Parts: sequence; C-alpha cells; structure tokens
Amino acid sequence: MSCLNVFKEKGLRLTPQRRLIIDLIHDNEDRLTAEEIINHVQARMPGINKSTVYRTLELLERAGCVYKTELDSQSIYHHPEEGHHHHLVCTRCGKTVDCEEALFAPVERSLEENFDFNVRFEHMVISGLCKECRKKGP
Amino acid sequence: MSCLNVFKEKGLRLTPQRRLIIDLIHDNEDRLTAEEIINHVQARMPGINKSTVYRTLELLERAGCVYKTELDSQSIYHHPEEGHHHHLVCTRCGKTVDCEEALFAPVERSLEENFDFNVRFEHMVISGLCKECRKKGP
DNA sequence: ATCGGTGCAAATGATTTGCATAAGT
DNA sequence: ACTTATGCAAATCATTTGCACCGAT
Repeated sequence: MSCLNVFKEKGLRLTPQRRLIIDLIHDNEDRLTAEEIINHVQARMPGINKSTVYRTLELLERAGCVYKTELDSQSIYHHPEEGHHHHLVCTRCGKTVDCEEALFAPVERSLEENFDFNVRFEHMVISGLCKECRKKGP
Repeated sequence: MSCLNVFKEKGLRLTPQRRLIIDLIHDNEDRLTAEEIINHVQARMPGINKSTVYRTLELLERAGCVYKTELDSQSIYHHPEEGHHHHLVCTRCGKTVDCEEALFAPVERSLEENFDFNVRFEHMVISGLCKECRKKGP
C-alpha cells in the first residue's frame, strides 16, 4: 500500500486512527460518504472523532491516496486503484448502472490534444434518463 | 423566453422577484453562484430575501429553465440555452479554459448505445493539470 | 522530549424551513 | 377572494476550527 510510503516520506504519523481509515477505504469497492466512513470507523474504534476522520480524509486526498468526488450535499471518497467505473444514475427512478472508465478515454485524449489539459475522469456520477423511464415519456 | 410559458402552464405566479432572477440568469453568460445571484438581485431590489432566491432557483431548475451544477461547497446556476461549454480548471495554478460541449458528444452517444442511458453533459467543471504546470513536473 | 495528532465542543457557512403577512391571478 | 409567494428568523447539516491534552517517532 503506497499510502504508507507517502506517509513516511512526508514525515506524517501513522496512527491507529489513520490506519483504520486507510484500510476501510482500500478494502471497500464502493464510494463512501464521509458519514459512512465515520460510522464504520466508529464501530471498530468507538472513541474516534469525526474531526479526525475529516482531517485524515483531507490528508489522504492531498497525498493522492484517496479520491474525493463532490456530490449533491455530501462528498464521496474512494481509493485510486485500477478497475474504476463511473456511475450512471437515472434522475427519474434512481436506478444506477456502472460504466467503465475506458469510455472516457477519447475525451481525455482530445482534451489533451486540443487544450493541453491533462485530465483523468475518476468515478464520476453522471445523471440522465434510463431506457425504461424514457419510454414512459416526459 | 420559454420560462414564462412554463410558468403560465403550471399556474405559477410571475412575481417581480422571479422576473428579476430569471432575467439575471438569462442575461448572464457566466455560471453564477447562489450568493452572486443574491447579491446582484439585492442590488436592484433591496428587500429581496435569499430564501426567495433559493426557492426560485429550485423552481426554475425543476421547470428546466435553469441548470444547476453542484460544485465544491456552493452550487452554480446557468441558463440552458445553446452555446454551452465546459470548464477545465487547473488544480495547480487555477487557470480556467473553456471547451466546447461538442467534445462530449461521442461519450453521450456511446452511453446511449451501450447502456440505454440518455445523458447530457452540461456546463461541467473538469479538474486537471494544464500544460505549464505539467512542465514543472510533479 | 518533541511536535504532530486527537477529541471535544463550538463555529461556520450554504441551504432549508415554519409561519405570519403580502400580493398575483 | 383565494392561494401562492415573500420576508424574516430560526433550524439544519456537512464540514471546519481552536485549543488543551495525548502519543508516535
């Protein structure tokens, strides 16, 4: 886990709280809200405070060990490993479908070519209308 | 302005406050935060309250007269007319570049084909690294 | 022994809500 | 007249911050 190396390099302390948060995120394939992370982590280590969780998440994000996605009213966090996907969410019925990251590669390439901008779409949440809801008309 | 028709159809009242907010958004090419909208609008109509602005924005969004984009801690609002663009924001230097919506048409198409999902990317804010910052290394 | 990390409680800041009054239709 | 919209003030809710104590290095 490269997080640990990053911590050493930067002289950051690897406390039990931080270890727990890192493990949770890395063992979990889902995107998690800060609240969910706080709950999970407090279940295993009762005294741990939400400030600690928020501070750790910010730290991990800055270190590149965790990705943060701003969403409706809460942010979601997930690990930066391979095998990512985006989420298509139907605005009508709420159904969610996963779609591979690769779909965005052409856009990433053309942003690079046309704008000299280096972009990586990671775990986006995309809103739209699913087939069934579209059938039902507007 | 189709907003006005939508209002009539739904029996919504076209108050001076709402008219002002609609005009502001439609006369403005920029994306605006709720706070900016409140300020602009209060400058022209001193008594207008922020609750009214928020309530009107929600109404307009539901009516499809305004698009809302969730961003860092504030949301931004913009009108749904032609000529949209996305914003590339450099995470290092903060520089912003506009890029045309058309760039995403292939992705929209393939989401449609592969997932039966009907999506429109509107006024996205995309983070990445610009050319200059990339040259400077990590 | 040091300094960075944690828990706690209180602050912040955007957005929402309850309610009495005002104003479109 | 009949409802819906507004202003006001207070409530929410996620996230942040100040500070005294604690613990990893």
